[in-house]
Amino acid sequence: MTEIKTRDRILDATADLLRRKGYNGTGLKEIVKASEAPLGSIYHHFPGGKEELGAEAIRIAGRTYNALIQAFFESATDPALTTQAFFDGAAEVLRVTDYEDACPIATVALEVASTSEPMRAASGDVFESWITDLCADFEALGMDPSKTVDVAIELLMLIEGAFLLCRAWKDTTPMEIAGRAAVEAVRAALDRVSGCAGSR
Amino acid sequence: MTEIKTRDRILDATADLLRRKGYNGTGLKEIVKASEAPLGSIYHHFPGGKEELGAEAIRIAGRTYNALIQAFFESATDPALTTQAFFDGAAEVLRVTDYEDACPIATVALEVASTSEPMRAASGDVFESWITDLCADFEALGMDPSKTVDVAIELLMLIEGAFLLCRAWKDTTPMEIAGRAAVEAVRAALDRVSGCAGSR
DNA sequence: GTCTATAGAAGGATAGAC
DNA sequence: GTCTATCCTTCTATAGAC
Repeated sequence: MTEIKTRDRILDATADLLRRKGYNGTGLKEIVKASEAPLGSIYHHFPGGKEELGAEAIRIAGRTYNALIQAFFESATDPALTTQAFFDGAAEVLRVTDYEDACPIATVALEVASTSEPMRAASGDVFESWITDLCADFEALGMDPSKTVDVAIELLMLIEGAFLLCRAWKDTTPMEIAGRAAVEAVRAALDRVSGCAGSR
Repeated sequence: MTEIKTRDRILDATADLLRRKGYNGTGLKEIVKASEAPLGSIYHHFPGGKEELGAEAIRIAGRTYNALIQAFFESATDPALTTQAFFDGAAEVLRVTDYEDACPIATVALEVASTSEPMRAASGDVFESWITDLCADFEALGMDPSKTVDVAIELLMLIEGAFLLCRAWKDTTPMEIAGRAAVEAVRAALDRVSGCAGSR
């Protein structure tokens, strides 16, 4: 009973710290302090140590952010307008949080890509789950199923690249450029008639 | 005389380690070992310690990668073809290096964005220098000067987002999608007549 | 299952001989 | 300017009391 709560507190605190300080920048002591749990509990609930805890925290963070994405796209009516709103929202969050609150797993994903196979796999799974759900949304909105994957991936690459540049520059201009490009990509994929809107 | 060589060895080793293991994942002891320099020399040449060394190493790595970008675009004739070749090259390097060799500063940039102002500034300067030089190339290739910045930034966001997904998935599909999108963006900006190639 | 104490290694940084 | 020895902190991980 209390077990589940302690475990969840540890996971939540870890997910939050990983987003803000990355994997190598987050110590177990810090996690222990933030979650108000004893150090021993971490190794009780996550026998694999920091790596196992980190991998699971990434998946938690991934589900949380997926819920945000779905809040925009799941019940959307106008895909282009929704895409614009999503990128506008991301820019607003960056400004409000002084460019701290961006993608919850991007920093960690890059850190562990070549150093921890379980964590790389976890980050890969999270990105894949975002794409899968986005594809379902796009298809429900009338997009040709053969085009959804490419559009969803392009959208994700644009926002991740924008997060990186916006944070490095402390400026949301890249997010605005990314938003316009994403809207164009969504519009182009929705046009039933290829005609002159195509790729020339 | 020997001073310059030691300093450069330290910087080169640091740039290499930062690219592969990130900022928090790279220790000074490791840098000392890789550069075959005594620990004291680091603090002699970089009184600001790890932060000052890291900032300077980022700028070095940025110049090196800029040279690679310019090798493609500086003397290009067909911008779209060159863009395609650049993204194809990035994909090839990822495959050959088992997805280890991507952007030399992206991991560090995300790690330090909210934790070290000097290093954030260094990463921002590097990205800016890439954009500036790319804009000059695009303009020389006949692109409308009012469009170069947006296209260059979109191109950079696409490749950075692609690096992230490719590494997390160990798959170059995202880079191929990014390449197609980048080529489209370059082509669209080069079309003198707006006509039907425009934004619908 | 909770929690404390501590081991053992690695982290950044400094002092001072040469 | 080069290099070594060392300090203090923080890291992950483990042992074992409760």
